[in-house]
Amino acid sequence: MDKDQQAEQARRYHHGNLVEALVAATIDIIEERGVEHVSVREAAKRAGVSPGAPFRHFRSKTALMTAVAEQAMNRLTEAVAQASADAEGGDPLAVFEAIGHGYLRWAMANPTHFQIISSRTLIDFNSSEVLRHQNEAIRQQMINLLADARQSGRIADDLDFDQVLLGARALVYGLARMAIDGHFPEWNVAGPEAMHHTLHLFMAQIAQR
Amino acid sequence: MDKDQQAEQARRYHHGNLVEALVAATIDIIEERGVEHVSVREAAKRAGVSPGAPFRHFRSKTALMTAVAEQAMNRLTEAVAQASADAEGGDPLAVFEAIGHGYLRWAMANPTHFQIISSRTLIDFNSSEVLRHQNEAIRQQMINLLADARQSGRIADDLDFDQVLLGARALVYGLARMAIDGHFPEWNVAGPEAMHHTLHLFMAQIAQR
DNA sequence: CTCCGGTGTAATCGGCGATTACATTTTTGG
DNA sequence: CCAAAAATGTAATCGCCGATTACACCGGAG
Repeated sequence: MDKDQQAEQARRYHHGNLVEALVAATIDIIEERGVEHVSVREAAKRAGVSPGAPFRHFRSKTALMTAVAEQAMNRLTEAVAQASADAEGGDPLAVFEAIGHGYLRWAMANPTHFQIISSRTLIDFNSSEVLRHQNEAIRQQMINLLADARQSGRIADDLDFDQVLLGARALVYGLARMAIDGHFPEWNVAGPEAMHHTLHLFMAQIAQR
Repeated sequence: MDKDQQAEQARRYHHGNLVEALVAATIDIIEERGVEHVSVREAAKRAGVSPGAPFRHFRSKTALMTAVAEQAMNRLTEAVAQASADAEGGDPLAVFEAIGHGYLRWAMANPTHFQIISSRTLIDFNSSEVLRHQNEAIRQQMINLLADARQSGRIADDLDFDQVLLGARALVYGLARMAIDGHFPEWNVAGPEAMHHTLHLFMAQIAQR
């Protein structure tokens, strides 16, 4: 029976999968009360474990947050890969744009994960191989796509490569952060479509005419 | 003598200008140790006052942070007005762009203030008349300038007004946040000039050709 | 079956936001 | 001019937090 299993679970001295449970609990806390209300104690309580237990698995609160960030980065990588795969066969610039749309869709669907990844103060970004490598992989993919687009003459000749890259990145990041930071109400942005239209406008301006 | 005055100051029961001192102390803390390490106690200590004293002037920590945000918003308004005044006489689109550059310059020169203003979780943005009104004033100025530009035929006809507005805003905001969030090292952004070049590129793309 | 490494508990520390009762100073009105 | 009131700061306290330590418990390798 479920009840017996639950009682059994509660009686067990060892949790069994505390690491995952703590990460999940942390996500829940952020979604319910915001990232600033995360506490290791609260996460421990939700995992049904004593306040000190988490420190067997995470050296510090920052280490726990970093684990959450790594889960987030894994999912972002997956989302970007999916968007990229869906656009396969299109020209490089179309795939490039598709990644941007995928990034935005993912950020809107997972605001908590996005928030943790984008901040470099809550977590020690550089101390994590996962975070650095996956982040760099996505960045390189964008660079390669844009380089391909330029080589095949799909980008207007008078545009500087680095500026186009930085512009596209800043636009997508700015849109996502405006949404997460709660700026959309004051800017009368109706829905997610507005973001995608704006990104498409930018890409159309970049393309060779 | 200064020493006597200082001793006199230290001996005084009433601080004299605790509100300002607390706001200044809070800014110092953020600059030294980051926004997440702000504590009312620390601010009180730096102002040379007991831990409970600040609560005579600020109902909560959030209220203190809101006061800091209002100071920041005042300065941003001033910076935008200055940038706008400097570009007076140029066509509306040039003034529009100048505001963007002014916004970026201000954010880079006052990262602490920018960070507080842009977050809507650390402060209760809507509870402050100052924050809402000044923010809306800047927004309206941008809308008006862009409307003027469109009316005088300086914007390409096939572009949607709202998308251009949102795009410009998101680009500037994204650039500022990438800088503050520490994304520039990984994107190999050399200096502040890169941001300004990228913004200028966007504006050039928008302009009627 | 018995160690022993891994895991969770209990107790503790200093710091925090916040509230309260109290002390002191400044202001003000008769 | 001076006492009462308003304003401002202090001290003590509460519950929660991150983090550390000593101890208890479990479960698998020998």
